[in-house]
Formats: sequence, C-alpha cells, structure tokens
Amino acid sequence: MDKTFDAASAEGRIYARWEEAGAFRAGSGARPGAEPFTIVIPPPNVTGSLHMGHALNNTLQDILVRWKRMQGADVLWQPGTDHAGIATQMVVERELAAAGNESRREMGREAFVNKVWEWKEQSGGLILNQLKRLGASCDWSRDRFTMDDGLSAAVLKVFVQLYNEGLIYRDKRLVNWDPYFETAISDLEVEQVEEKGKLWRFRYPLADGVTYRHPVEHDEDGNPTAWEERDYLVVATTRPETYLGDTAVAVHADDPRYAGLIGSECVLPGVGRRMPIVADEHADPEKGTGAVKITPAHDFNDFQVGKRHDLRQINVMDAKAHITLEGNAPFLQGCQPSPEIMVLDGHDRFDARKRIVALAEEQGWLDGIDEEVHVVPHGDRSKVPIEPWLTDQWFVDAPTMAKPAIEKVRAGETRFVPRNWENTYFRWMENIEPWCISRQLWWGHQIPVWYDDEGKAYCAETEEEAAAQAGGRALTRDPDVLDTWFSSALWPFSTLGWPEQTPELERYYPTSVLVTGFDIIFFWVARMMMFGLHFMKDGEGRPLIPFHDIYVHALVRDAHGKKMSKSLGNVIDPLELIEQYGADALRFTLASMAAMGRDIKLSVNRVEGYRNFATKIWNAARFAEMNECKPVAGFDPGKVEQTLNRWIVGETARVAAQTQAALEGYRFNDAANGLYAHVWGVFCDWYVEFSKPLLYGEDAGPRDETRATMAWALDQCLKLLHPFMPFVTEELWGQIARRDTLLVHADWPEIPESLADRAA
RNA sequence: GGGCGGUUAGCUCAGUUGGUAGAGCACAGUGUUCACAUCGCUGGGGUCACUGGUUCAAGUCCAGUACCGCCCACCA
Repeated sequence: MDKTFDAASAEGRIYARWEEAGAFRAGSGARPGAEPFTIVIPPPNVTGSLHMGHALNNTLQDILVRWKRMQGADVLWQPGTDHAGIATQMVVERELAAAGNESRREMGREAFVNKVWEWKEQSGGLILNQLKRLGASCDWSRDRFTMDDGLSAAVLKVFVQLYNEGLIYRDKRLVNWDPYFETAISDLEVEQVEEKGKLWRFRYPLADGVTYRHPVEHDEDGNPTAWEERDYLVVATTRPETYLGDTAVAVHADDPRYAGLIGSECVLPGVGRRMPIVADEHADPEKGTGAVKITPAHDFNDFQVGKRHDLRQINVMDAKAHITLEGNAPFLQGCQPSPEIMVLDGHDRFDARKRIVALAEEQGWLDGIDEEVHVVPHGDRSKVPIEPWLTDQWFVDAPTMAKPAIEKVRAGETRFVPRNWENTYFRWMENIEPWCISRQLWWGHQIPVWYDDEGKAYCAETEEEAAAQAGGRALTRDPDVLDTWFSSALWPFSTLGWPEQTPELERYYPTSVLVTGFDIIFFWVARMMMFGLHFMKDGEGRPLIPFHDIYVHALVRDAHGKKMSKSLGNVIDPLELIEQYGADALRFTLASMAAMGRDIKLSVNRVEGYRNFATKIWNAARFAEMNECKPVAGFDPGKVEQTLNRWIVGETARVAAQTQAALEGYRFNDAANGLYAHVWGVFCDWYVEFSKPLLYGEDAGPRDETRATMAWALDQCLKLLHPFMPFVTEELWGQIARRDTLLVHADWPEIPESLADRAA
C-alpha cells in the first residue's frame, strides 16, 4: 500500500465503479420489504456551478442517503436541475451581449429562447458533474429538468386546474415592477436596502383661496403657541418624481392642524390638477408633515388609500420607469401642465426627480430638504430600485392554499428540524399575500391562457382546447411566463412522474426528508407544501404532505459573514478544495460544522485537518494490512477474550450506537466528531499501539484473535465513516482484503448494545 | 417597527435532560530504522459578553443589559 491516499487520481475511478454497479439506482441493495427512503434534491440552476452552499446541502443529503442505503432501505435520491427563469435569462443575455450579438429584443422571442436552450445544452451538465465530484450518489438515470416535457405537462395541468378552481386569477393591481428586466416580480424577490436619502417637502397651494392657521411654535408640552396663515399645504416625499401622479393629499382626521381642511382641495404645482384633501388613517401625524401626498398608481399604501376614497390612479411611468406624459390621457385629464413639466416626458425616473426638485426650488414650492435613512426596495437580481406599477398580472390565491399547509405542520405531520423554523414558517404563512406568478420574460413556462379580440381569457392545456372553448374566435396566447418557483413547487411529485400515476410516485411519495437552507423556506418549501397538499391525495382522498421532515441547515458564509452569492462575487470554489484536499476532506469538514442554527464560516485549515484524518485512517489500514489483519468469516465480536480486544469491541459498539443516534437526530456534527475521536483518539492512538505486543508476540492464539479483531474493528470504522468519506473508505475496503465487493453495498454496523459495556 | 440567532483558548468552532471547561488549527519544546512528519509525545493558553435570580451545583435554566448578525415590514 502507498503511504497516503491519492484522492485526485482515485475519486473518479471509484465513482465510475459505483455507477457501473448501479449502486445509486433507486432501490439498489434494498432488503426485501424495505421501507422507502426518498430525498428530492433542491434543484440547482441548470446553468449554475457548484458553490459552497451546494456542497454543504448535497453532502448532508448524500450522508443520509448512503447511510440509509447501507441500512437496506429502498432509497431514491432524485436529482435534477431548475431552469431558473430570470437568473438564466440574465446570464444568457449578458453572454450574448459580451459576444457582440444582437439583443434579446432585436433577435426576437423564438430565436432568443433557442439560444437559451443551446446554452442549457452546453452548460447544463456542468453542475451535475460537479455534484459527482463531491460524491453525490443520486440516481442519475432519473435526472429531470423543470422544463422537460413531463414537468412542463405537470405545470400545465396544475395551472389549468387551479384556474378552474379559482385559485389562480388575473388581477389589475400594484405589483413590484423591475424596470431593469421589465417584469413583475414577487414580494419575495424584493430586497429592502437601507440607503441614505432625502426627504423633500413640497408646498401644494390650496384651491379656491382657502387658507388655514399652521402652528409654528410650541411650548414644552407640545402645545402650539404661535401660528402662521398659510395658503398652501406642505407634504413630504422621498420620491418627488411620483408627484406627477398625485391625486389627493391625506391627513389624519384627528390631526388638529389639518382638520379644517378636510374636504377642501389643493392644486398640484406645475400640473394644475385639483386634488381633494381626504381624511385617512394612513396619514400619520408623527411622520413627515402629517399631510401625505397620495399617488395611487405608484405606491402600495397610496393604492389602498386610493381605493378607500375612490381616487384616480394615474400612471406616469412606462416599463423602463421613464416618465410618460405626452398622450397620457389620464395624466392630462382636467389639467394643463406647464411646458417645464411636459419636458420631463421620456426622462428616467431619477433624472426626473432631480429636475422636479430643481423646478420646485426655482418656482418657490420647495419647502425644504431633510436628510434621512430609509429602506428602498430593490430587485434581488437586477439590484435596481423596484417600481410599484399598476399592471395586469396572474396571482395564486396563496392565503387559501396556505391554510392546509399550516395545519399539517401544526399537527406535526411535517416537522422542521430544528423545530424553531416552524415559527418562521407559521408567521409568514399566516400573513401571506397573493403570489404574483406572471413574469414578462421569455425563458420559462408560458402561461396557458389565450385571449380573443375582446380580451376574454380561455385557459387550457393546449391551444386546440382553448380554441374549442372560444368557439373558433381568433386567439392570442398570453406572452408571459411563470415564476420559476411555480414549477419548483411541484418538484416532489412532478419528478416522480405526476400527472402520470407512476409506480415511483406510488412508492416514493411522500418523500422522507427535505434538506435545504433557510433562505428558501418561503420561496420553495412553503410553496411545495401548498401545492403538494393540494394535488397529492392518498387512496381516500386525504391530502398527502410532500415530506415528513424538513432539515434546515445553516448557510455557508464568507469571511465577513455575508451570504455567498454569484452577484456579490464572494464565492469560495469547493472544487478547488476538492482538488487540493479531496472530496472526503471537504465533506467531512462540512458535516462536522453542520451544527444546527449557526452559520458556517469555512476555514481551509480545517479541510486540511480532515485530509490528514483521511491519511490517518489510511495508515491505520496500512498497519493492519502489514500485520496480516484480515477479516475472518464468521468472526463474532462477542466472543473475543483478550482484554484489549474486548475493549475495542466495546468502543466500536459505543461509537456505532452514537453515530446511529446522531444521524437519526440529524446531528451531523456529532456523528462526524464522534467518529473522528474514535478513529484517531481510540483506534489509532490506543488500540493500534497496544496491539503491537500481541501482534508481534509468539503466542498464536492472542495474535490471531487480535488480527481478526483489528480487521473487524477497522471494517466497522470504514462502514461508519463511509457516508461521510465515501472515497477513501471505499478504496480501503477493496485494498485491505482484496475484496471485490463494494463498501457502498455493505451493511451498516448493527452491533449489540450489550457489547458497549466492555468499553470500560 | 416586529421576529430570530450569536457572544466559550490567539483563530474557526463544539458543548441535547444543570454535575470538576473541549476539538482542530496556530504556538513552544521534543522525537524520525519500529502504520502514519499530511505523524507521534509533552506543554502554555479561557473570571464560558455583562448583571441579577433559581439550585447543593449554572457555559448549560430564568429575567434583564450591551454589542454583532440575519430575516420580515407600506420608500411621506
């Protein structure tokens, strides 16, 4: 044997042997009558590449899956990739631009989508191969893609059924609009970013010569002591550009300053629009000036206020968030904007902001400017401020669908590990808003709805069915695609063949455990719960949960504790660590740090340390081999007589029980650390050392017993370590006794607990 | 504004029913014919953030404080 394990050259060879043996196929090695054990992989972005988060996530899944497989369970680890609509479209657009191609809009929808498919074919296998480098033992023969034919059929069926049930509907309301990608996005795709900003105060003249007395000085108790006569109202805003769409000013009914003005009107400076002064609880006397301008078409609060007071909704921006005034009938209705205002037409919103503030100053209606820190919503992909925009979009009735999903977790049918994530889940699900699922993108599942000339919608799985419904009227398909997470929500059953009633669906659903990071509990886990419960039923029509356990692991963060992300460019490449230290070392590091509820800041030192651990056990095996310690058929650990051997049998029984218990409780770090301490601190430091007199001794009885015991104890170590360090253990399993069996198929140690007493 | 988590050795972190503080790395010394120098042996190093409480006993339970981080929240 060599002195060290050459991971770089061995890993590929070992992985190929596993695949040739079909070791990862669903049900491979299952005992007769075995229970199913199913995990669906959180599908990585098809054009992505492996980052630390994937490495952690898939290492933990692989540990569970290999462990269960050795126990003889009927294991399926279902792999696949996600089309990741907005992310992939962004990447491909960027690539096309970099290569000097015409833009997406120039080449047109069909040509662009073909380009994305080309891109997918070209780079789509990359991440799967990287998962193999990590040692992931998925059933690759069952690889799926969210846009393959079967999964697309599932999406269609789900959409049509939910539409017919009224759980998907079209609505004109304010949505989060991303002006960079020119698409709506869901609430979850909005990031609140704290920014230093300004609060501008504008003076809106009161109409019809109305004036009021505004308090300007106060005593210690806050009672006004001096007033001034004003013929204008001061409103504060962080977004001057939206003032063009103002249709009211709101004050609080109980605010003594403005009570007398309720029912009067004011005039929008430069625009000339007359606007009512309304009383609304949204107006907070403590904030700003207590009088708030209302822009129903460009602010979520104002939208609600507008509904309560039946205010006009005037949209003053286009899809790029450029000001649009020329020919904007609602804007022009009933007013005559000045030329200085009309010149803003076509300007970017932030450019318009500057010009409006300058104009206000020039014309004397700028009351003042305050510095302020406030949170500004940004698109999580585009990183530009999102614009609340009034459009027609498709929505899922999430509040209705959330109810059973909440119930099942409350009832304990689905259990979060650690448990405290359940509170996070409940809080979000109980306050869930309708889910905006339509995206004005090209890459994704196109919405199965067609419209006739009058705009009437026909929802069907095929154009033919829609045409039949329409009675021959000319139809146009809705151009939008679905949010990527819509197809992800079906993942636990669509990958098993639904809507076909496949044997796999029957056998492997509900899945056993979902292993995921907490960052996608809302995006993904919650929606799988909702959709799974709605579409999957048992024989008696009762809803079936998508998974029994949800193991939520920490995020691997960078040195500053920041979330690693492609866009931040702070990604540590796990493949570099694999190349340098071996996949086993990286896996063991991640497992040993996967304590619950804490972020992982990865230390390369530690990876090196566990590479050394692999070397350590390698050399222990080498020692065993040099001393002719070979497994003895029919060896009974309960019958050894030497004190030393009785002791190591006990220690081995103890660590086996400890590892088993840790894995059952998803305590990966306990399992890993316990094995490390046993192999290095017990087996190598003590057992190997004290075995030397016996192994080198003349007395054949004790010597042979020690040889057999050492071989047995080492075998147990290899088995217990295999889920964590599959490559080095597999290699040793073959080398030690020139075995032609694979460790991946070996039985998990079940050592009588009574033997553990001997450890004393 | 609401919620959650963290604060233990120089660094990265364990520490599940409360019972004399742990690991790896780093550091100091030392050892290579004897499985392993990707190693062995020896050693230094912590008032377990702070305050108070419960208890025979608190890193561990309770209350509060201070920093740090994350998530959620309608940008006057």
